[in-house]
Amino acid sequence: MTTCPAFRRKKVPPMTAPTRYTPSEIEARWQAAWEKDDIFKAVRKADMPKYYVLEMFPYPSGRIHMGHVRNYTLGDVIARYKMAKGFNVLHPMGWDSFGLAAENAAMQKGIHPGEWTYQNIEDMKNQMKPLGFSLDWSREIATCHPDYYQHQQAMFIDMIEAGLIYRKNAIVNWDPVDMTVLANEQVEQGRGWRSGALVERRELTQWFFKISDYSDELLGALDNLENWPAKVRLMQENWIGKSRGLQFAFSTIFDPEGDATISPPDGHDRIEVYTTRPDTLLGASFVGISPDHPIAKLLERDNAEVAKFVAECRKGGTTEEAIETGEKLGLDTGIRVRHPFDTGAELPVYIANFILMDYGTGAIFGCPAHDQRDFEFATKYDLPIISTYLPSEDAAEELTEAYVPQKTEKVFYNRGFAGEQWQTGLEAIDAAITFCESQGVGQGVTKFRLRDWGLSRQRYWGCPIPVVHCDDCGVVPEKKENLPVKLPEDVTFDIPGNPLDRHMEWRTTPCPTCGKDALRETDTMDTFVDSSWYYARFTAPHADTPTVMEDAEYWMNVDQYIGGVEHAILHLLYARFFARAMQITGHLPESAVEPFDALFTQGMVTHAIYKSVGADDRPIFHYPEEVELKGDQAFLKEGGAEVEVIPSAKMSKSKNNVVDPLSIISDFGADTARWFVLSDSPPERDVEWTASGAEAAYKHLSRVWNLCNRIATIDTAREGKGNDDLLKQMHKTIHDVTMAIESFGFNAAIAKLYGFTAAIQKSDASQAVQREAILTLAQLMAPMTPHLAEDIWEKLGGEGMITTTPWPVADEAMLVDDTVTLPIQVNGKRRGEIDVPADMPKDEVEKLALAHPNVIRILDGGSPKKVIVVPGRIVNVVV
RNA sequence: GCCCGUGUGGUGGAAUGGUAGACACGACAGAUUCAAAAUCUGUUGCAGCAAUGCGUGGCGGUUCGAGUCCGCCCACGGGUACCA
Repeated sequence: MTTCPAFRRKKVPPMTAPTRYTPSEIEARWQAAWEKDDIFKAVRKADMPKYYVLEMFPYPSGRIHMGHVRNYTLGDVIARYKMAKGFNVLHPMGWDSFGLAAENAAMQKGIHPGEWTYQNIEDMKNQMKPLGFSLDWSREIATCHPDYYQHQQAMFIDMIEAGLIYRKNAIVNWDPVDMTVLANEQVEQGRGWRSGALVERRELTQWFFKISDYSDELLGALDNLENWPAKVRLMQENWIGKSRGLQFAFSTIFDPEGDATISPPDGHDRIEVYTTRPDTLLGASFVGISPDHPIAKLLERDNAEVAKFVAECRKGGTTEEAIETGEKLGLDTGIRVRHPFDTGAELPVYIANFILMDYGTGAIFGCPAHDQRDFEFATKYDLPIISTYLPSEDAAEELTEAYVPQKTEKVFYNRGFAGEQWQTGLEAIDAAITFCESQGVGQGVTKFRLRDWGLSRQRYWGCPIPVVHCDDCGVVPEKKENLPVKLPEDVTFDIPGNPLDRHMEWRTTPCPTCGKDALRETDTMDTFVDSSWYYARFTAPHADTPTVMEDAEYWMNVDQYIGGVEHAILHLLYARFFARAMQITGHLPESAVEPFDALFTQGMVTHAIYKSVGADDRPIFHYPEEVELKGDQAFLKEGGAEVEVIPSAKMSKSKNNVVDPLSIISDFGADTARWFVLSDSPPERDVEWTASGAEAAYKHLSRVWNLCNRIATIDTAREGKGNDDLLKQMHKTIHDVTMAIESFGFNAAIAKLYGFTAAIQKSDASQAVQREAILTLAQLMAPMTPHLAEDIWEKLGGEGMITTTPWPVADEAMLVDDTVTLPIQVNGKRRGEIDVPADMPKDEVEKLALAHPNVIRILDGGSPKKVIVVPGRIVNVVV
C-alpha cells in the first residue's frame, strides 16, 4: 500500500484507477447495492418461469465451516446463473434449529437451549452475510420458533385424523444410571457416554408415521427421479428393501421329552416365519426367534434361564450395526417344531440375539449350509449343516463355510423339492413358493425392510407433540385453536431426563374433549419432521396456515436441491413421505408429492490434521494457524518442533482441523473463498482445504482485476492484432462454461476461465475487443465471484448490474474448427498425429495415416490388418 | 456385518470407450530488483544421455482401443432407522 521512494522516482503514468485489488472495499459496496435494490427478493410472477434453488438448511452450531461455504456457494452459482438465464429465482435460507446439541450445551454450560440456539443463529447469519449469497432473507425461518412449529402441530393433528399416525411400543436405549433415553450417538461401546453404565434396551409407547404403507409407492416413484444421483436412488431402493418370500408356520411341540418342564403358552402352537429362501427349506436345522418375540416373552416369565438370557440380549445399543457386528448368541428353548415336509424331523427353537422383531415375523429358520451367519451359529451350537444345492452333482457336501452363490447362478439341487434339479436360485425360489402354496404350506408374500418412522423423542428441545392424555377420553389431539403448544421456558437441565416430564404446571391442561384436568404428551418430535417440510414452508413463510396453495403451486417443486450425501436415505426418504402426507391432508398440491426435481450431493471439506504427542503420551492436535509448512513437513510456529501431518481428514472439532472461513474472508475476501471452494475438486467429491490453494485463488482474482484496469487504459483508437482469435476463444469459453455450469462441473468451468484469462492477457487485440472479452469473462465469473464481476462491469461501462444482466450466448458459427488434429495409433498406442481438414473423407484420412513415417517404420513393408478411422477423433492401425 | 461411494504425477484434480495427466498448487530455472517480497517467462508423470520403455489401488476379462465397461480382491469414506 505504501509507495516506496524508489518507486516514486520512476516515471509513473497518471493513475486513473486504484492500484490494488481490495475485496473488502469491493464486496461491502456491492452487497449494499444488491440489498438496496432488493434484487434477491422472490416475488410470484405468473408470466415468468420460476426456479427454486434450495441448499439443505444448516443446524445452527454457532460457527459456519468450510462445508457450509461450499454447500451455499454451489447453490449460489446455480441461483445466480438461473437468474441471468431469465428465471424468477427463489433462493431461501433457514435454520434446522431443534436438536440434541442445544440440550448438551445447556447441560455443559448452563445456558438455556433456546437462548443458545437463537444466539447461534444470529452469529451464523452474521458469518454468512459477507459471503454475498443471493439469498432472500425475508423468507428466513427457524424450525424452533413457534411461528414454524405451530403449523407442524396443526399438520400433525390432520395426519392423526387421516390415519397416518399411530402409537405402538418400540425399543430405546436406556441408561439405567441417568434414568434417561439415549440417542445412538450417546452410546459408546454399549455404554452411556456420561454415566458409563451398560445401556439396556427398553420398550416405550411411542408415536409413529405409517411410512411403511407407502413402501411400494416410495420405491416405484424413484424411477421418475431422473435428476437424482443413481447412487441415492439405489441406496433408497435397498433401504426400502422389497422382497418376495414365503411365509408359513412351523407347528410346535412344547414338551418333546414328556417331562413337562415347559408349559405350552396359549395360542402359540405355531411359529410364523418368513423366508426369502424357501428353496433352502430342506436344509433347515433350527428355528430362531427374536428375544422380543411373544414366545420369548412368555418363557421369560417362568423360566429363569430364559429370563437371564433375554436380559443379556437386551444389553447394548439398539443400532443395526451393533446387533449385526456383535457376537451371535442363542439359547435353546427346549421347544421343538415339526418340519412341514419332513415330518420325522424336529427342529430346535433358539432365542437368538440377532433376530429383529421389527422385520418379517420376528422368527426365521436357519439354513447353515447357505448362510454364513447361520453357518457360524450352527457350528457354535453343534447343529447339523445340510446342503440343499451344490455347485455340481458330484460336489462334496462337507462345508467349511456357507455356500452362497449368486441367485442368478445355476446350481444343482440335491435336496430340492420344487422345480428342476439344475436351476438358478431365483427359479428355485419361485418354484418353492408355488409348490408350498399348492401343498397348503404358507403363501408367497411381499415384504419390505422399511419400518414405520418413530417420531417420539423423550427430549425438551423439539416440537411438542400436540396431544393430551385424559383418564376418561384417552389420547386426544389438542384443539387447533389452542395451538401452538409452546415449550415452557422455565426449565433446567441439572437433572438428567426430559424437563417436560417434571414440569407439572405445563403438563396439566384441560382435556380438549371433556374439559377435565388431563396431562400433555411430553414426547417431542424427531427433528427429521422439522426438515421434512421446510422446503414447502419457504414458498409462503409468513402465512398463518402451513402452506398457501397458490404459492406452493407456483414455486414447488424445488428445481435443484443441494446437500450432503449423508442425507441420502433418512432425510430424503422422510421428506418424500411427508410431502405425500401433506398432499393427503390438503397442504400440498398433487404435483408436489415428489418435492425435489433434481438432487445434487456434494462431498465433504477435509483438512490435514497436525498431530504431536504430549508428555503424557496423549495426542495433541494443533490448529492450522499454529503450524508453519515447509514442503511436506510441518513445524510449530512456537518452538519450531516438527509435527506429524495426517492428510485429508474430515474436519472435526476434536481434531482441531477446522478452518474458520471468516479468517479466509478477512484475509482474501469472499470471492476468493468462493472461487477456491469451487475450483479444485469436482463438487460431488471431498475437497481438501489448503491455505496455498486459497492464495492461488486470490492471486488469480487479482490478475483479473489488474487486467481490467490495464484494458481500461488502452488507446481506444488502436487497431490491434488477432481480434478474431480472441473473439473465437471468447465464444468457445461461453459455450464451455455454460455447459460446465449446467452439469455442476464448476471446477471444469473455472479451468476454462483460467485459460480465457491467459488468452486475454496475452492478446494484442484492439481495446474494443479486449473490453468485450473481459466483460464476457466477468459475466461468466459472476455466479462464482459476483462482487469482482460487478466491479469490472462497472469500471468498463457495462449497463446496469451484472447480476441482473442476461447470460451471454455463444455464436455457434464461432465454435467450429476448420482443421482437426488426429492422433495416429498403432495397436492402440499413440505413434504420431496429423492435421487434417475437419470434413476430410475417411479413406483419405486412412491414406494420410498410413503415410506417416512412424507407421511406415512399424509396418516395415507389411500391410495393416485393419485401419479404424473415427472421424474427428482418432485413427488406429491394427497390425 | 450389511447397503452405497471413492482410489490417476510431489499435491488438488482433467479426460462423450478414442492423444492419460487439461487447469491449478508445489518445485526448479530465468527476467525484474542494491536485495527481498510481489510480478512476469519457461521447465516439470517415472526411468533413461537418448532412442525408447513403464505408468490411472491390485489381479483377471471384454474390445481395434479401457482411467472409463465386467468379475474378484485391497484400502479409505458415507449410511446403518434417537447426530443432523
